[in-house]
Amino acid sequence: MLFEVFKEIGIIEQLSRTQLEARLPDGLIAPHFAVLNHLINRGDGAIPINMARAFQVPKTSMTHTLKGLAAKGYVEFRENPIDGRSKTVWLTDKGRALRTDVIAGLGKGFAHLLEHIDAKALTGMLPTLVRLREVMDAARDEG
Amino acid sequence: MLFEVFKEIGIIEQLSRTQLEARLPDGLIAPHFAVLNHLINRGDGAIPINMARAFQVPKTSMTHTLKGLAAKGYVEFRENPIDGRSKTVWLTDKGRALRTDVIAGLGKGFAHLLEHIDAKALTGMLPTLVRLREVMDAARDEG
DNA sequence: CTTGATTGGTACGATGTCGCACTATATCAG
DNA sequence: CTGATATAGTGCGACATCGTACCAATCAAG
Repeated sequence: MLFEVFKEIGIIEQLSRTQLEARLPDGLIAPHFAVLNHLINRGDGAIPINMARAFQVPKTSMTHTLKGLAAKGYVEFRENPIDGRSKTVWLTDKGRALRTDVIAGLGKGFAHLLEHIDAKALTGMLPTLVRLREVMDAARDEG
Repeated sequence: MLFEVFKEIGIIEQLSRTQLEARLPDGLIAPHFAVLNHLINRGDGAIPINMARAFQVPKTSMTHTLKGLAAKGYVEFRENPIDGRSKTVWLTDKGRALRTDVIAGLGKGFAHLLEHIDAKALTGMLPTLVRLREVMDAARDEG
């Protein structure tokens, strides 16, 4: 039963990722969008290693993702005046515009979903999902 | 709000995949386990292209996954007496044993979860998750 | 200050995902 | 039966993920 929950979550993740990536330009994929979104939510000037930790990916993966975004002009690097080892990451106007457009596009997809599912049932899951994520996150540290 | 639901689902998928893969031997990863599980649930002798469709992955990816499982002795191929273009895939005893062991190991992880979350809240999400998956699946075909 | 340990970042290699192109077999139209 | 089309599978190349090793900057102990 619990097993089924994770199975469904895995499938939904795959489907939603596919939907998202269909709306992204060029060679951008989900992690690129996640970074743009993170920079909007948490503010510009983030440090790569902190984003790697937030996303729980290796720092090498974050380097690669940021390199892709920078090469296409969606973010830019500036030096970190506090710590010479690290950079800071800043959205460009192009990056902001893309994120806005994609969010708007996803809204249409959501509207379609809500024609077929009760919105309250969906958002009603949110507290349990958050709780589940928190517990799993804690268990990860414990071992 | 809906956006948050997908975000949490994405994180939970990542955490659960990491948990699963920590229990897999050798170079096996989540898709390998998914195949073993599928063969138990749906029965031996499946045809690769059908599994690719079931998992909604390209057939090249399924070829690669099956090659890995076969190389390590968890599945074996036999010819398809009905259709000379395709193979059939069969679990070995080793494959069955691995799947059993991993399921048992995951049970322990679930037990830990249930100490911190209400089981009813978790399984209560299942119908909505299934519905959500079905609607997204249908939307995929429509466009 | 000096020196050893720590930390942020990246190059590189191994492996995974997947689109394209190709082969072999099957199916369908006539 | 024959030729055109469709389908199952795989080799290959492009790109993603991530562990290891390494460099440069920082920090900590004395």
